[in-house]
Amino acid sequence: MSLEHAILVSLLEQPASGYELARRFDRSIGRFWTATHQQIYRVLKRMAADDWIAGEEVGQEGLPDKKVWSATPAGRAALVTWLRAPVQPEAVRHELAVKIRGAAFDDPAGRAALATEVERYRADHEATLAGYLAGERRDFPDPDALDARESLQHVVLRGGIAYERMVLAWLDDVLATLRDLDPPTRKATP
Amino acid sequence: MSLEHAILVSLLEQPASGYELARRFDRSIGRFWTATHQQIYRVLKRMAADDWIAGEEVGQEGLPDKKVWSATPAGRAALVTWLRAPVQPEAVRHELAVKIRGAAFDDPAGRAALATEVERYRADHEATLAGYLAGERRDFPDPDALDARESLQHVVLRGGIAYERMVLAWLDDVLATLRDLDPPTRKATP
DNA sequence: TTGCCCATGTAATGCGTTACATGATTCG
DNA sequence: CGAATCATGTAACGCATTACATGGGCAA
Repeated sequence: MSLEHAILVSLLEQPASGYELARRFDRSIGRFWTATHQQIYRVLKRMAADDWIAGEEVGQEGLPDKKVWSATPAGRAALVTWLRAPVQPEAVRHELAVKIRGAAFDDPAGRAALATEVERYRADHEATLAGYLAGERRDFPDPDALDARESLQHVVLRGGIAYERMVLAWLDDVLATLRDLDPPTRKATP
Repeated sequence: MSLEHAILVSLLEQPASGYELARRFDRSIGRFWTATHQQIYRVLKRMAADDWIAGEEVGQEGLPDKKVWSATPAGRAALVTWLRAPVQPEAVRHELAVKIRGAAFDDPAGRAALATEVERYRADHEATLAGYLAGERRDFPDPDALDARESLQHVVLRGGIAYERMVLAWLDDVLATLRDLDPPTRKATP
């Protein structure tokens, strides 16, 4: 898997400039594949050299010109070849899990600080979930009347929603576990 | 976040050679942080130079000598500093989601091939879940009688279990969605 | 005797991250 | 007047991946 294929999917869904692609990678596509604008410009150049994409200069009023890229037939063929190759297992990187196991080697004050961080992290994921649900209501108001492309976009979005819900439930579990380790001491309990 | 911290946690839980660390990163720690032996040896060298870990040569009968590494007080201090720093948002990379959205640009035969791949991928995750559940029964037979370290290990494992269950449910959703796109044609239905 | 496990590395390449750079327009 | 948005890049660095290398012991 490489960034190229994610870009091809995005350009097939809708042609875009490098800048617009970067914004998509901050929003919708960024749900399952991240990239910065620096990476995107580098890869676009390579893809154009390989004739996977073609660009067209577009002048704009009151804004800088931009170059709008589209996937070529060769690019689409390259995407299909990749689509039919086996799915690689995911490389997992979950920093919070490392910190939680590491908390065994910190003191109660450190674990309390971690719990605070987990709460902040939880709020982020709650906001992400709210954003997904709002996007779902906006983009898929009638889930029974979707074409193929929309159905596939919707099932991927449902995956994001399921992921965020799972994360929130697990973070509650984590917070309860941290609380049980260092129960709040009560002063002057009669 | 860096590999250093994951290694520190692992060495604090139990000192190990580079080889043994690499195996842990294939098994238990690999659930939430992956690394190859090449990375590990490189990082161990750097950590030893920084005095975060100390190594002791251990001779073995019938096996090559090995160097068993332990975290030093300085290493533990470095870990605690990192534990108390803010958690970075995760960088998401989910190849399968890209392929599913890309399937809109392939034909029914390609989508059928993708469905087959999804089934294989699903079987992998089912095996992973079974492994987690077996590990849970083995390592945490009595979840009410755990010390701090074990409680934290257990809650991380529960996160892995919740993740795998979520993935399996979502993959069923994906398979149903793919089936609905290209319903199997029936010949000679009376 | 072929291949796997233990044990530790080097080297090349490429991808991702961070910092830096430019320049116009629009909004408060 | 300063900040944000649009738009496109270059450069340096470091981490991750892949391939290659070595060498003894052990089991089918």
